[in-house]
Amino acid sequence: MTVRRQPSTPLTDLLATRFGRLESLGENERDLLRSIEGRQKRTHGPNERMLAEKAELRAPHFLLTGWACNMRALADGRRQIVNILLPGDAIGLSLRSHPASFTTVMSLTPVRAVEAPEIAEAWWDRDHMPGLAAALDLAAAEHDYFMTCQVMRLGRQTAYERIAHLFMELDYRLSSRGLSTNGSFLMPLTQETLGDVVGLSVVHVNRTLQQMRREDRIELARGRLTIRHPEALCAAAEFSPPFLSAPRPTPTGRVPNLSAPAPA
Amino acid sequence: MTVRRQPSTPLTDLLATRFGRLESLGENERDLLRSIEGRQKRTHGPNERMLAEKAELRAPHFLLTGWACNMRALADGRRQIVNILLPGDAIGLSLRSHPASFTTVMSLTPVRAVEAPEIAEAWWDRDHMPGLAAALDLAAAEHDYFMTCQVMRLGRQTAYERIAHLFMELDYRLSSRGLSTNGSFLMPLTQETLGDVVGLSVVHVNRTLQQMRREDRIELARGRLTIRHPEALCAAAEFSPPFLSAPRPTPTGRVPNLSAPAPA
DNA sequence: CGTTAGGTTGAGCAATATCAAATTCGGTGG
DNA sequence: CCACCGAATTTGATATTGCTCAACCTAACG
Repeated sequence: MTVRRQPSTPLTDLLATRFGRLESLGENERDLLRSIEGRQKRTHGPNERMLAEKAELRAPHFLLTGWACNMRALADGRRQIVNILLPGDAIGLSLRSHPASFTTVMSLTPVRAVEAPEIAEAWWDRDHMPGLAAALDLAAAEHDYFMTCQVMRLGRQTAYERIAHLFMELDYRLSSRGLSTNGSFLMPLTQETLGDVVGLSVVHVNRTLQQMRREDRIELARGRLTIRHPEALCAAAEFSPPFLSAPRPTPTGRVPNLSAPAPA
Repeated sequence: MTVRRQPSTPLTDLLATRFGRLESLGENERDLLRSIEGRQKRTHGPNERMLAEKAELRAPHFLLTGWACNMRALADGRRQIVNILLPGDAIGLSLRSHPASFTTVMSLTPVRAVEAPEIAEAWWDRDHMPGLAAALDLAAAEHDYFMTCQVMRLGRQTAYERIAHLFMELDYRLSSRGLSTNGSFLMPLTQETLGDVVGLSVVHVNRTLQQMRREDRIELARGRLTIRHPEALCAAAEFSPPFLSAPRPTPTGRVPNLSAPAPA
């Protein structure tokens, strides 16, 4: 067996790179993250149902490694992936006050996750956990933003634009977690799965990818995607990153600094 | 001029019918709603931009009468309506901690709205406003649910299914506000606008509507939609209402009762 | 009554789906 | 190292859905 390991980025690293320097976190917040991280992991094989639609989720989870998704199926087998879950994403966090999931959560690759009930608590208890709460706000805003992108893609964009836009989104999201460098990252989705994300048939996904390759926009092989010409793809898809501004002061007046990316 | 008035449902009525009996609201919460209601209204003509993309929204608003939408446009003029805002819906509430709007908010009919900064406050201050906070949770959950529906529609459903599903959604949402009775309600959207919601061309929307009329599934004329055969449309579109369960206890332990619809 | 926005119709076309059959690739066991 | 297997990708041919364009119609409204 080769030495290729899953980049086992620990939770704190993941969140740190994602939300900027975590220096602004209080000692109690760091402790909380460390204790979550030390916890028993939950593992799943690929294409395994992690949570059924309408099922209750006891507590939110964090995805540590692997990709998963929220999806929904129609009776005749058509499926739509609503959004993709990447390492560092929370599962079922939006269900703040609403325990039943609106979608099926499904792993797309082997997956490791941890249960983190305290995270939901922290979101409520802004006063005790201002840094974490702000980070969660930011994550929720980003999620919102990409949901509207998903709607735009599916409703009004062509096959080429949809895929280009999705690739830019993935690059953006993975970059902020240290999982993409120079527009190159591990992209474990099959073309079939890709089709279920962007609402296209496998065959058409395949042909569109080939066009992108012919035009030298991307390189995609062996589960690795390299974006050769991000400007072109951005322009074609009219992609722009979410303009996430600094978090507002919390009611307590504290303004945690989480939005700036860590200086290199 | 005929006597047909806009049903000028006051805010409290609207929220009451929407979230169930508001009896469980505290006196301070009712006072708050009343004071919001007494406030200066903001009016817009149809097809007016109420809030630009990336613009900052000072405070959330409530839509009192008329329809509006969140939308996004591409450079070449294609537009996608992300979701429809109905009377009783909040505008920019999801921007809890994030002031910049991800979409353009646009009126679709003449519109009346009120600014309600205290609503955002109430959502933070769960302890002082448990009933309102729970209602907002519920509204947010419903919004999430219908966003996933929108993605499903656009990604994997046929024209007929998309429109059927949308009509059932509208009926559901309007019913809970007392604005639809027996599957009949004022539906002020033009076919063009409808197309921008479900990602279809005007022409195709037109033909699909005609098919629905031929099959006697709907009646649609003069801005009024009547669903003649809800079971058929539900089945065709695989529509099901959001399974909104009772709100979880807040951290304070109080469990406001807002989820049950008011007994008739 | 004229104007205009919205709705309707027909004809042709483009994008994407479907079906069916290769072909390649990453393992895996011999 | 080789042969083989199943999953994923690729290809070609054809079908379908929904789009575009252009004209025409209708109703509401001043």
